[in-house]
Amino acid sequence: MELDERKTKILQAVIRNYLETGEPVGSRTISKYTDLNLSSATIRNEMADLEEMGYILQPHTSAGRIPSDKGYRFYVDTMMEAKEREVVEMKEMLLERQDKMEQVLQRVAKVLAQNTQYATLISAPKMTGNKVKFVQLSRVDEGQILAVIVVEGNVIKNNILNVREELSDETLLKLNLLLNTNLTGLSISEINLGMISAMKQQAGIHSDIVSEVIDAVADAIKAEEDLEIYTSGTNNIFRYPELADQEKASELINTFEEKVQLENLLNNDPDGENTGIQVYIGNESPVSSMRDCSVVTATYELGDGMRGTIGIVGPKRMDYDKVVGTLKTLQSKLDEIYKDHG
Amino acid sequence: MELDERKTKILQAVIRNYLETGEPVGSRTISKYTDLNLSSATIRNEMADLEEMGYILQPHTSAGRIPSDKGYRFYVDTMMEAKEREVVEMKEMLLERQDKMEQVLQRVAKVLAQNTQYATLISAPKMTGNKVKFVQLSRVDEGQILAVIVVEGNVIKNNILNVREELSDETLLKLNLLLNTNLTGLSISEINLGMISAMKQQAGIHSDIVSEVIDAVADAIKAEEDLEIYTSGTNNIFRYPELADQEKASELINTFEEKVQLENLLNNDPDGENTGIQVYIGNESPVSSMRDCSVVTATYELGDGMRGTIGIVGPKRMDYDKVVGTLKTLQSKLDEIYKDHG
DNA sequence: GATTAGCACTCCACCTAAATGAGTGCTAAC
DNA sequence: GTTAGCACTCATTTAGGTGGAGTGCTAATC
Repeated sequence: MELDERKTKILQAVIRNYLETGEPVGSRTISKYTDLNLSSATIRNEMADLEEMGYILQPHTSAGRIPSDKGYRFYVDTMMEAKEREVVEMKEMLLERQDKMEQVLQRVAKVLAQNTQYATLISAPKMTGNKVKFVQLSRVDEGQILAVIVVEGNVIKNNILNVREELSDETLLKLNLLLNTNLTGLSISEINLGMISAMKQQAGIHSDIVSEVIDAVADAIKAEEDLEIYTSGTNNIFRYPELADQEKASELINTFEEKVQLENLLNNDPDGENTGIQVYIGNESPVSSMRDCSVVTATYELGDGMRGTIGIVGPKRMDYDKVVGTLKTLQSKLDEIYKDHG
Repeated sequence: MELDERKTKILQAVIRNYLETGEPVGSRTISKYTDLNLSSATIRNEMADLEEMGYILQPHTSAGRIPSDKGYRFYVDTMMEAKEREVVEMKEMLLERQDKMEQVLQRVAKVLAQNTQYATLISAPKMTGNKVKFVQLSRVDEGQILAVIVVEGNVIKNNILNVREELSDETLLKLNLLLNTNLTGLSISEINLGMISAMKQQAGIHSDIVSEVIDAVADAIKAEEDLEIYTSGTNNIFRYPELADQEKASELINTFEEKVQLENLLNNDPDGENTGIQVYIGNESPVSSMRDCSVVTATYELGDGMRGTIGIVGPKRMDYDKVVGTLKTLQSKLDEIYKDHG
């Protein structure tokens, strides 16, 4: 069967209406509220076809139709194209300059949640590709060395190292030199075991303590930025009856709290394609607790290599247009902000 | 009317039973499951008295009784005294050494939530009373200075300062000396405007840039550690039907996510008294969304002056004994851990 | 006087039946 | 191809009915 123009229009009307009301939509409604000038009976015939083709379905006999995942997918893929949306006024909030990445991200998540009325999540940009800019060891106390590592993009890592033996000022100076010469300019992924053992060898004489320190520094650099995902607006799920029942809500909220599963969502981008915006409908999402949700994710980029992902989780009948629009705006805003004071 | 021993026993029985079942408890149940050997009729009379006195109440005529807030309060105050509880096995998890405060706290919250099946929150220890141990400025890039401040307890703060003019190595060295001499050993609260202007005066010649840097460092030190509250197990509220209905759940989850209100809970301790453990029943809590909950908080201390608060939020019929016991254990564990490698 | 058995009463929780109504599929007419 | 009409379906709502848990009161008993 062919999905002709009239069918398309009817499908569109069904989905639009369902997005608004969340209720199954019947033939009469469509007949009245479209400019097709068709009777409900005709619509019924068409709807029967659409159902057969898998775009819509009936929750039960004698109920109206609701879009199937396939229907949503069609809607998202074709009907939503290239509609540039109004620029959302989140600039001021974001532009209040904040130095800590963590706070910026948390705020973005929050603003986004308030703006869209959906649950949001955002992952901190991965710095794997980024280069070490500066390394420094300082003695802060007896037996305690502070290691500070600054990476491009001004991401700072610290670590307090406990050393058994005391290090002389001289040794410390040498170590600093050694670390900087060897590490500066390298991307974190380039710092591997071979490098480290080479450095240990160079350190030579001071062997023990030094290698201990180097190990610790290497650890600090490599230490996985454990699941830096920020979420907000989780309680928005209660706005949508289809997600708000106890079991689903509990599961979802747990997912958002645990964050582990969210990683799959955010690191799933087949990079670049489609301006980095992805839509997962229902079971398309890799997270099982979101089987009744839709998820829209967008990749953002700060300078080179620093990329993270923003996600919006809502009911399947989410306002795809608005969400995609908002995410696009946000992408460019983030870009601007970090270009201004990277 | 007097709250004699028999009434006390009956009240206790009513509360115990209700804690277990969550259902109103009737006279017959009490008559059967206590060693009082009284008929249900007698119990009924006593219960009528207890109701008149305000310790219990009926959800509706011809339902059993449930404890009132006053009843819970009585229970918590008197019946729960000095019961030392089994030591909970969270040691191993906690003892997996983690350097970042943030991670330790998040993990404590999580373990606690899993252990108790309630929602938990924990505030990072305030370091206001703590002394500056080490300050260092380093140049990481042109026009960018990294300021690292280490405070007692090895809490580290960094800040990247953007300076307009270039600082010479020499100036930087001098500044470091100046900052360290002036700031080391001072508690953060002692660093005030007067101090800062005095330092600026000392810096003298380099005036402009230097004072800019000093201001930034002062800012970094003072910068409020915005609401460092970690939460876990919020979805546990779905375990308790009396909290799980949509409106309440949504409100609660929002409170946990927003965190602002939680501060009132955690900073409410009339210090020291009662080993730092506080119980808020229903409306006793300063957070309105918790009117149907009970909250137990415990203050913990790491070394001197560093104190934070742990809280557990559950239904009014929470297992007060267990919660208080667990919190006590945790208090001492945290103490141990930070004594070992503070 | 305290305790208890008994009984009438209350009211929630649960069930069932009927009414409602939105929506469908089919058929016959246009 | 389109439409009006009608019988049919089925979730939802409403109303009535029943059972049971629990109470309060009273009168009998210890």
